Amino acid sequence: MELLDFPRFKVSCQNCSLAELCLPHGLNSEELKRLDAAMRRSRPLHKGDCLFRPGDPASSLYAVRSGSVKLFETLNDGDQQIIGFYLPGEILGLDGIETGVHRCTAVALETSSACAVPFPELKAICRQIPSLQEQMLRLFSRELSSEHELLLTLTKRTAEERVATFLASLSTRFQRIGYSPNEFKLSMSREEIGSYLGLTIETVSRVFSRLRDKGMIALNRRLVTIRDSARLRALGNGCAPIDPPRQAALR
Amino acid sequence: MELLDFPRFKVSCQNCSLAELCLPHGLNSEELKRLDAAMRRSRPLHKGDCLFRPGDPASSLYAVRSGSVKLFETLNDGDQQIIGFYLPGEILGLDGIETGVHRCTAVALETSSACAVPFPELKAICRQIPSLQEQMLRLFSRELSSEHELLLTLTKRTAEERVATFLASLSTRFQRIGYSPNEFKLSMSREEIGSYLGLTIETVSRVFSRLRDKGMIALNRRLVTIRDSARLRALGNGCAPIDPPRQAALR
DNA sequence: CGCGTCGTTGAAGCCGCTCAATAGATGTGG
DNA sequence: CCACATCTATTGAGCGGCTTCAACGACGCG
Repeated sequence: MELLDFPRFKVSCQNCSLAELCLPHGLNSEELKRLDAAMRRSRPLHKGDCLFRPGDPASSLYAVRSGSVKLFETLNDGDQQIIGFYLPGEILGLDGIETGVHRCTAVALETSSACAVPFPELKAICRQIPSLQEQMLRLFSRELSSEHELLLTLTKRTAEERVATFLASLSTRFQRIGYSPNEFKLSMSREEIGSYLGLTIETVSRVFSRLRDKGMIALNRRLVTIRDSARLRALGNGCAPIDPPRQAALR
Repeated sequence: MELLDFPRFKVSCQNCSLAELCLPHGLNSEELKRLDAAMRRSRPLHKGDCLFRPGDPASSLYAVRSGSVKLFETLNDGDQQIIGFYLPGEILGLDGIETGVHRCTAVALETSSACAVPFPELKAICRQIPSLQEQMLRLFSRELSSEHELLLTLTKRTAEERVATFLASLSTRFQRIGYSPNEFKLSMSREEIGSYLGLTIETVSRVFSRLRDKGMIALNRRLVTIRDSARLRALGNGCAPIDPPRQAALR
């Protein structure tokens, strides 16, 4: 694991295909330039490279540009509690703002790249560009919502439902960034999936095999092919939150 | 469950004992007045009254002023997934910003009161008062951190460890707002605790009894007395995150 | 080829769940 | 004021899903 600096490369949000999913969402070209001026791009991250680790000052917000990143806490018994996996266009670094110091570690799961915006600049720009301020709030809110979804998975769902939910989520997110929703390579190990879902590595492996035997997926090591997306999603949504009504419920 | 309006009462953050824990943290008296002008206080909430429910526009940030509030999602099978419990000085309403509509319900667990800041005003003030902007970021970040802590509880800890963690957390939070850390009344039912911790009501009850038999707590219905705080916390921290080092780890 | 890592599969055990009965607290109406 | 219903909490018995422990196979890399 190696720490990286973020020199200014000549890459801009303006020609980034992920811009609409990412921080720049909703900005006009004038505002985009302002954000771009503060943005730093990392040189390529190799597998195992750190974006940040415990004790680092929480100085920047990071956006994954390519590849994937895992976020985890290290426990006193030495092993990792995975908090989340981040794909291109997804944002991390929001935690640790409170104390100013990171508690978590963010590590590239494969060859990846990321963008960083230093908080001082980001805060200053947010004060001047309301739509960026809005987008920041949305991103925070989305992060909270996805953690609520994970809570639900951990408290109410069985091992099979958890893994199904996990695969369905990956499928949706790959599709959003233009990859195939039905065939993708997992960049994380069974152990990392298990940590994330509150299961042991053996259970994850067994459940994968069971989903394969039921014809929902095909497996070749880390390559996953979704054969029956509908059934997979139905399995994961055994206990889903109800959709909020259009208006406040009447009584 | 009944919805409430938030008329302007003559109560201000300036003479609120919770100000330092709450949104106004770090503001000078000039800035405080500005925030106060936007702030609305609710008339007393009775047990079961809603701050918001699914489908309501996510229009305000809420701060609990007295009493306690539970936040939950409603599942398609009808029961609730508790997301969190909020005590005086704690903030809720951050979720739902992304879509503009609440997915969760916030309900008073006992006679309570709350303050509300409409988002449009809040955003405008944040642009003008950097220290309020900072505090908003800190609150968001704190919310994320506490959810990470909950993830850890759900994935790695046993029933006994979960309940111990829960009681220790309540103890700390009661102390922070000037209540006794060693004797408090639970405003939530065993079922609500179970939902929050991913356990059944029977398991929660059994664990309470076991902690009592071990001499760590005393129980009288919902009145909890902590008899051995150190042992209780040690039990909960069986697998805690390591404290981040002062500086970045060297390699 | 040998070694280490990662993933799969099997067997046994345990923790928490399910089902069930009971008691205590609270509220209601006669 | 008491009988009764209802809700919450406690406790027991049995079961099942996931974990633990263990062995083995499949790659990848030196």
